[in-house]
Amino acid sequence: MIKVTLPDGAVKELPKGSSAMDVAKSISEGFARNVISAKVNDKTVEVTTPITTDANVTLYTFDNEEGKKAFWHSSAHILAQALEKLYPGIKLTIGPAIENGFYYDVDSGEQTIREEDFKKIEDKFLELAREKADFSLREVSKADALAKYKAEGNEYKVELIENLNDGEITFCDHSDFTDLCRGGHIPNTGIVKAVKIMNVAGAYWRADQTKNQLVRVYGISFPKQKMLTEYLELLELAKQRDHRKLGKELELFTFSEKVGQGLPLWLPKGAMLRERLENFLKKAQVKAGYLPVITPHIGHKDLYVTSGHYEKYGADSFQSILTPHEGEEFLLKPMNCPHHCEIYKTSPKSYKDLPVRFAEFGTVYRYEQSGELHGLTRVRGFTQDDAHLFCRPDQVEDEFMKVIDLVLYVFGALGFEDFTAQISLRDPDNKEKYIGSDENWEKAEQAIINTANAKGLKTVVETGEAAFYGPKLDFMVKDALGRSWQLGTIQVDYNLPERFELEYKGSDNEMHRPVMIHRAPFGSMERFVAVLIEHCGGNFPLWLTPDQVGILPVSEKYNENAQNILKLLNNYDIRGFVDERNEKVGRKIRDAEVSKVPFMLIIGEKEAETNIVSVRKHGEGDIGEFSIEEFANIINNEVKKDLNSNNN
RNA sequence: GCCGAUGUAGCUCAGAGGUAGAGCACUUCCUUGGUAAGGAAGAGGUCACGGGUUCAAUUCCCGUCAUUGGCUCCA
Repeated sequence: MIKVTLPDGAVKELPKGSSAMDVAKSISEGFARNVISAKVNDKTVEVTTPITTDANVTLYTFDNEEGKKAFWHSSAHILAQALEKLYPGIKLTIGPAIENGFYYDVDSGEQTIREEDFKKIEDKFLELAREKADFSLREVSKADALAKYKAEGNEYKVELIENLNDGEITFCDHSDFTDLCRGGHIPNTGIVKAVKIMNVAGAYWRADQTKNQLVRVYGISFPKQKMLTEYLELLELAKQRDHRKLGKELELFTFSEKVGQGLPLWLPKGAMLRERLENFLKKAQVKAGYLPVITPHIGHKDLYVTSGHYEKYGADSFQSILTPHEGEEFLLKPMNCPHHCEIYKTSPKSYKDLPVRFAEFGTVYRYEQSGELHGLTRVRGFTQDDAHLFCRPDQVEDEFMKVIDLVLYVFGALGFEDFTAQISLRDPDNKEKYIGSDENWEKAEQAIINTANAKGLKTVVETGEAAFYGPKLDFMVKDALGRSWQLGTIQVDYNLPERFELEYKGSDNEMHRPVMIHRAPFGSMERFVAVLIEHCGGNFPLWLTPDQVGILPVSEKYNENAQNILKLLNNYDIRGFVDERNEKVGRKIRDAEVSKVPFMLIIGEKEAETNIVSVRKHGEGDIGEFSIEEFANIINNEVKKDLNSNNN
């Protein structure tokens, strides 16, 4: 007999060699039917693997992340089997579970897999799933494993196996299908009841651009058809929040082929919204001791040679702008920091002057690969809410803390609660990608880790994600479709001060080198607005929204009254519009609702005679009658609340 | 940049080897109305652009540009 300890502390005694499934059955038959995956002593196993010693056992159903992982990973095997049958001769590579579903990468040779084939693949998949074939794992020797795939001519699997050791190589069988796999499967294929092939895309072998491009087939599967339907409905809803769709509908921004790809055009409503965001941050920055500076959109090439940007990105940037006669080379500004360094140098600095904080909404231009451009989130011309803090080494941590506070204030005011603070460090195996001394890098990395921890941020560490001149703390937020974007960023930099020979005179009367902190709470105004649109689904906070109130006269007779009311509201700093069209109120209400106007005032005979307005709230309907002053207070109180709720 | 898909009216989309359609928006007229679409008429398109095949191409083929799902990249 063996003792099995469950996560809740309960201990079960079972015969030696019982499996995780036996443990589940000992709890209840009904529960066992839903168990699809298990861990024994924290190691993922098959639910049928015999347990030979006392152990901690955790059982998973599709409701657990671990269960989903096993379910989707197993689904990838079925997908591979289906693809092998439909496209004979393809070479299988890898097929992991991902956040939503799974994919399988294949080398399809001359054959192409197209969207029109998805139905065919799904049908074959379900046909195979219905066989209810058991998954089983068996260990094979390295020699045997290599022999199988060499015989098949599958160089990808051979490469994978060559990196494994004898004793850790297992094959997974189900039905007539065998795949190299380390395990963690559901009991049998029949548990998968619904599948959807989501898309097909190219993907490089081992994520390496210089290697072969494979065909990646994405899918998602569920134990119930209804769950798939619900998932697809949820996806449809998410698409309604897409900033590209809402940006067009709400007339915030557009693009023009004639202007060029990746170069956004802000329409009046979008531009005003963005200005409000900028003013909001400018105000906070004045309080925090920042000094505004303004720099031009181009700079001499030598500036970027000095900063190191030219060497690193010069070849993949917009190319030089030349003066017509002298042939002098200028570059479109890809970064604001070199300009700010030059501003620092205009006057000698004493240790008493530091920190100096230069802030600028600086527009920069970067050549992004055409395949990378995406709505407002990835563009070629964008504005950073950039600032550079020049401080003494002993001030770095304190300044860094204050910047984190500012970022949190900005995020809080806009309702971003769900973000991850990503600490991006240098890749120690690829030091040639970075500039600066080991000592400075270590200092900078330590400063970031210390301050992030001190602030209690939810962090992840990414090695190799640092900028070439220094490590970063990036604030990552997901868009409507679950893609992660970097918004705010804070970077510690010991390198540019050296390259630009920045100095200050210390209390010891010697010259010292300041440390730079680069920071941008929004990151890029374009990307921030994009993610904000998706975050609120186009229903902006009242202080930001393009029109706070739509005034809807019941008939054209009251247009003038409506205009007068608008003027009165304008005096309270409230913005809006009068819908003067020759339409019925019902129609005006509908259009205002669709365009997400937060408040509507219905103006008819009654309102024209009194000083009362009839108020409707977006998404809620009629909320009653108020005097104009009362209504103005409702709006202004809400605005105040939004802006001060996180002010500390 | 690479792999796949897409490009038809301002917007959302149908269509077919024989010269282009709907709804909404727009213009004009009627209607002057009380909480999510009042009625009528009209105007609007080099079917992304450039080649090729064909008696004939918006439709088929090739290229370019743009958009898009991924991959790679991201100061």
